[in-house]
Amino acid sequence: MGRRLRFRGESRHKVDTKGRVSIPASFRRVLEQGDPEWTEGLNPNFVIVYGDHRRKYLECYTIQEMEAVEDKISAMTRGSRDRKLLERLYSTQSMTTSVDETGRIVLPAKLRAKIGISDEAYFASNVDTFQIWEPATYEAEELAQTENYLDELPDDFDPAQLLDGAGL
Amino acid sequence: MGRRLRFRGESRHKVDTKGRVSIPASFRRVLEQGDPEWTEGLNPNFVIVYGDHRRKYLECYTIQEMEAVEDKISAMTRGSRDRKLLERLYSTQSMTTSVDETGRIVLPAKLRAKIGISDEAYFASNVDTFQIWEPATYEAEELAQTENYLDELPDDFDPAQLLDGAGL
DNA sequence: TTGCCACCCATGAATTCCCATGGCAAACCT
DNA sequence: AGGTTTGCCATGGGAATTCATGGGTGGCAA
Repeated sequence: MGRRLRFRGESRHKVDTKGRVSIPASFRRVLEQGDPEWTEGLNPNFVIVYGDHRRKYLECYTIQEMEAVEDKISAMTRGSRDRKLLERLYSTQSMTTSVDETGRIVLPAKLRAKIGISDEAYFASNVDTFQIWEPATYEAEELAQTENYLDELPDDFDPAQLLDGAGL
Repeated sequence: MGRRLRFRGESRHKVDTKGRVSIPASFRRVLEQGDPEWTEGLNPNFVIVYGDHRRKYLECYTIQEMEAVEDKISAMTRGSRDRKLLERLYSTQSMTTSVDETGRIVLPAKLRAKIGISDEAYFASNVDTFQIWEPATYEAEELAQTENYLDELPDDFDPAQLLDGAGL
């Protein structure tokens, strides 16, 4: 199998009155590659995992990536507590959608309400998935998290060290 | 697999009104070798990691090098603190770009503003990545840093010793 | 019967592509 | 050695394409 394309970057897009948002063009390329059904000229499908009520963002998986997750769940003992939890989070509380001709998707009113999006959506890549946030929530939540964490680390600590397992 | 090319050297280049800058020709050769998609006649792609607000320069990775980083992140536990931090720093706060026919890239206005570049960019090799700085910032920041560390070391200390693990 | 959603058409702005020029340096000739 | 040719390199400007976004219409389902 070939190399896997990865999501990279961040950007903000307008959400119109009908709930439509443009998917960043570079993300579309990854969604295309990650959809086994996709061929030149078609519009890619992908999966939005919205999860339980406490999750404040939408996590988006390529078909391929989602199937990998599903395979893991499939391999777990049917009926186990853990499996049930994951089934709900990743299967029940998710939906398949497809990018339209002009590169947009429709965020159903329900999802918009859930993550509190009004007129703009913030897209953040996460290596093999990407997330959709209400911009203000992202700033508050995610940035603060990072700041706190970085503040705990020594001044001269370069996060690159984490890549090679240099924990605290 | 063959030897891996390395970035070497430094140089300054004009940034034009559209934000275009020439990549030093010798760096291009390395970017080409580091892009699995590249073949003679094509233009290489690469990744710019700009990181959080406190980072004053852009760090540029070959595709190969970047994928190695992403593989490491991908292998970490999804949702862990360390992983989230790295995802933000390396994935969210990064972008893929490609060298054009004439050896240039476009630095988006946002990135130029971030590192305070106006009409010239300073390129500094870093073995397997290279950095882009506003020249003045580089002088001030980076030089001072190195000086400080060197000053801490004994007068007769030759940094070459560090190569063989002679830490402090 | 009122939203909600799938499809169609439209457009300004941003980005990429294409063509053009001056400089510098190594190779070449005489 | 001196001048000349040749080729890559850095830089500029405008055209062409893609991208993000807006609006209308009709079906459909609660």
